[in-house]
Amino acid sequence: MGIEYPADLATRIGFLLSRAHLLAREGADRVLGELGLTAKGYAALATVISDGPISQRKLSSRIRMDPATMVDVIDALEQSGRVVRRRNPNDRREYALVTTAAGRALFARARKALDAAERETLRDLDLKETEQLRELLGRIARRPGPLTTADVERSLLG
Amino acid sequence: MGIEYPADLATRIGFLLSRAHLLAREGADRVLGELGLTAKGYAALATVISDGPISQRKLSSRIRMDPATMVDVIDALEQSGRVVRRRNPNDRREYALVTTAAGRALFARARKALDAAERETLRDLDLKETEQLRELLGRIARRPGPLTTADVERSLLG
DNA sequence: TATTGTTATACTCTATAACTATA
DNA sequence: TATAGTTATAGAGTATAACAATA
Repeated sequence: MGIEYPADLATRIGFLLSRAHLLAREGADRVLGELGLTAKGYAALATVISDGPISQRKLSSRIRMDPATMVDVIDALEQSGRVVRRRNPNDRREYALVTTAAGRALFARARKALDAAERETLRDLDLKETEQLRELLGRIARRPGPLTTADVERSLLG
Repeated sequence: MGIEYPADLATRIGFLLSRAHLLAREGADRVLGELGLTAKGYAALATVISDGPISQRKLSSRIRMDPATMVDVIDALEQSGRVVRRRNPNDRREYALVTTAAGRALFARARKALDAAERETLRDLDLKETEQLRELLGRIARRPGPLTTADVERSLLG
């Protein structure tokens, strides 16, 4: 039957989101770490692939990450040869971030690994329930919220 | 329609959990802060009320909080007169944490405030969908996982 | 004068391990 | 010798603000 939480917490969606997020994050960190990626690096890489060429500023805004934090994330992706910092010739203040073939190959593997980790996290849900959860969470997540992530880092649990 | 995320992230449950958790946490911090409570303090208070008298060790295990972290949480609840540290006469190493009338009164108010914040977070879901989400998250959250919260504190987003 | 990206700094939060008192 | 609780410390992660280059 698994863990029994105190009654108020066991039915409180904020608490349940915190715990579910913890479990999902644990699995994601494990498989991404084996590929030399962080969760932030994965999110940035995914976005450069789908939206690039893109500036760091736009990338930060797109996935709600602080621009100062993004610097280190892109540093790591660049130093491992997965992303290249070109300059935008039309506005030389900006970068035009693009991926490399190695970056795209790594992303393909990371995506499959994350898919598997996600299936493991959701192993008690059947396919229909998984899609229901994805749809319900998506509706919440699309609501406007704070730009950055400082507040997430303190778990609701806590 | 709200925020548009890059395709891979928009359908990735780990990412959506991170964002939904952020929004829920933002609302919870706001209303709890007005009552002089933290999320951790709320969780501890709820558990002392439902399970007390209880030792700090058991309380930590029950809600998956590090015992060293729990010290400060109980300190705050005790100094504001919401919880009392009695000694367990059968094992004087342990405390027997109990609530005060003021603690229970505050908890009742905090619970209502959290309920309202949660309704706001879930305002795009109808009642049936809310219960579906609660059930699905509960099934994930009840799975055994890490004892403590270090890994949650780094958001999946990141 | 405003904006992109960078850097340095300070802050918050956590786990770890050593310590005490009790068992 | 082991356990409950405490304390101090170090580590990870973030935002803030000042800075350089460009517009």
